[in-house]
Amino acid sequence: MNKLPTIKEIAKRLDVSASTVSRALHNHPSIGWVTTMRVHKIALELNYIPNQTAISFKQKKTFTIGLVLPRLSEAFFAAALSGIEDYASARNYNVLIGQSLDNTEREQRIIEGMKTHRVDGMIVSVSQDTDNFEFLADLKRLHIPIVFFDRIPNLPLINYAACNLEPGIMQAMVYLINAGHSRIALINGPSTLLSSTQRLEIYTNALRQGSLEIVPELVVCSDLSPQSNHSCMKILLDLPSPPTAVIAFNDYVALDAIETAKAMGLFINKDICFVSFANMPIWNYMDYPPVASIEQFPYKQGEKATEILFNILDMEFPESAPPVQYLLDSKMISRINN
Amino acid sequence: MNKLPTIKEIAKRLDVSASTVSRALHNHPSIGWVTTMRVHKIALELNYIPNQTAISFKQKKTFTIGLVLPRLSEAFFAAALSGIEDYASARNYNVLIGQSLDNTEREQRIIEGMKTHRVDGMIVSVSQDTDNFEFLADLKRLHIPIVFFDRIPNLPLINYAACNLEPGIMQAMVYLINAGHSRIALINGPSTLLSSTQRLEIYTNALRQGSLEIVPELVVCSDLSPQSNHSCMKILLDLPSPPTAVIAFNDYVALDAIETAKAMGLFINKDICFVSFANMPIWNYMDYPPVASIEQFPYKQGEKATEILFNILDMEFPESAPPVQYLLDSKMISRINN
DNA sequence: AAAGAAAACGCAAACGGTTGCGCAACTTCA
DNA sequence: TGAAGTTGCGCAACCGTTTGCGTTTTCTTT
Repeated sequence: MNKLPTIKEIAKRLDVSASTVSRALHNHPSIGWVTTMRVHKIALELNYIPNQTAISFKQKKTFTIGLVLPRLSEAFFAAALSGIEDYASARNYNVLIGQSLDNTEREQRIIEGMKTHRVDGMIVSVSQDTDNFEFLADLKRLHIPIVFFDRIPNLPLINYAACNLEPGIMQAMVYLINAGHSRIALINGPSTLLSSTQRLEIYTNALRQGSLEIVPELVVCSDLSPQSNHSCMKILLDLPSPPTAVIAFNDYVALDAIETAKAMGLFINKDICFVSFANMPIWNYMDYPPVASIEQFPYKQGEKATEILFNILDMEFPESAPPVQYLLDSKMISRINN
Repeated sequence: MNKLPTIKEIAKRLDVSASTVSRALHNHPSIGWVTTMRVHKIALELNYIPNQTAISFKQKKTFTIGLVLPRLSEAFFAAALSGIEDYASARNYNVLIGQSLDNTEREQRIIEGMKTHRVDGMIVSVSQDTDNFEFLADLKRLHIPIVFFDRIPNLPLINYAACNLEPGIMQAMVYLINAGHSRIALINGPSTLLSSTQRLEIYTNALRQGSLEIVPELVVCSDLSPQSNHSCMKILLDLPSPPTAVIAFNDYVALDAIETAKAMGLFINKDICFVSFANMPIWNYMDYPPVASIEQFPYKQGEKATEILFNILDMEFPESAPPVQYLLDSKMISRINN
């Protein structure tokens, strides 16, 4: 069995030292032009493939970033991963991936693995009920910078790229109010999620600004399962005076809610209309889409998070830099063309 | 700056040798019970985090598998990744990911990177027009086993997990023929894809078995862009006698085709009906879904591909094993409940 | 009590590549 | 011609962990 060619092997064949070969392969100026050429030539001939494990070991740098997110089956996260992978690969970095499935223990295990793997940096969208952030201390010890994205923990001094929901929600509320809606419901997510409390707060502010009454019954919380989504919608429709518009936590909630409404004999965009988040592409093909969707630019969020991470990796003294917190403005996308 | 604790550090503190610590940490039987305990104790105290780069380097094993696929924005591949990641993480393996975006050069670069990274194995769904498989030779030299999945190249002696389209398509064709359709069209994908020729072949066979005329005009090829999808459908509908049923290459093609049909005033599932592939979950929410979708079980395909890969990794002499070729039967999922 | 076996641990090399430093050979300039 | 500078390359240590083998100590057995 012929062994893989190493730098030493090349060195032996050319009767030079390993260090010369190493430098030649990197086109180091201290190596003569002729030698450099000769090295490159037989490296090609032998089909030399550098051993990254050796390099990573020596350099204490793996050229790998770790990505942890809840699940890839959600189009939102798949799009974010896309942005992250694009950016990273343009910088010749690899992406190590793990999905937490919104399971804290699983998340811990994944992060643990990435620590021992010595990734150069991490991008994390935390799982729903993560409240233990001790791993941050370890990451600091290992000098592994971390950037949160989308699902960001409520902590100071962290780097993150997230979406500012305010513009989108405000635009949507104004849009609905201008269209004459006065009973606007909110199907919110679990209160453990920061984004849930944000949605509620902005929703309430919008009502206030629109001089509309704040009706507690019009706000319900789903655990985001289809069953829960359906029952939330049913609760709303069973109210003495049901809403004429509904803001859904995300597209999947909206889908279920719309289904429920249709099943109860309502006409979408006539008796009742919907606004949802995430703006998945597929809406374009649907017959009864929400009147508006609040775009959160997952691809861009992912890209931005990666950019922040690489900026940190490029710094000389990353520890002493202030945290970078990037907020991307959400935007309401209206589907009613006029 | 306090250095990270290493095995040597632990050894020093306990006044034993590094080898003892290493063995103790792995609960090697040749180390006494007391020493083993002491080592574990202070490893915990110092919060020792093993350096995987050193381990990988020494053991020539990275506990990482490389995954290359066209794009994650397609639900199909995201689901497959999900299955792969689940399986791999259960075996304490990491997944390194790269999307080729159906770009051959990009694909080559990604594979190149994974080679230098010395992944333990690879799972690949090749990009559309990959016809250069020289990288297989390199992988053999590096002893990196590779399992193809879904998009498999037309080569002998390769491992793969794919979907057998025949059962699904046959069921769909029988279904359509029994429903009285005699002009069944096929919007196929690029002829470079193996799965395109497969679809065509099975489609033709089904027509023959159903004693239906094979009309060349009823088969068109899309490059899978929305524009191409639309124009394909338009060509079909502009025929002197247009089809009453259409088999679409995949769900995205079906979406576009349905849109075109609606735009041209046809009533879906009445004037014309559709069958498509991949069976994306969202169909359940649509008002005019295809009458049937051919499920290809991406999650399961991914899982199976990973299982095959790990079986190879577990073998003592992987080189001498025959290739494993797994075909998962597709299945028609009817959406007309009766 | 001596010899053999077993248990517990240390030594040192090895994995492949990088890099600071040193050294020779050659060039340049006074 | 000799000193100083430049160019091109080699030496050797090092990164953290694993592992074959040797050594020491302790336990058995007769």
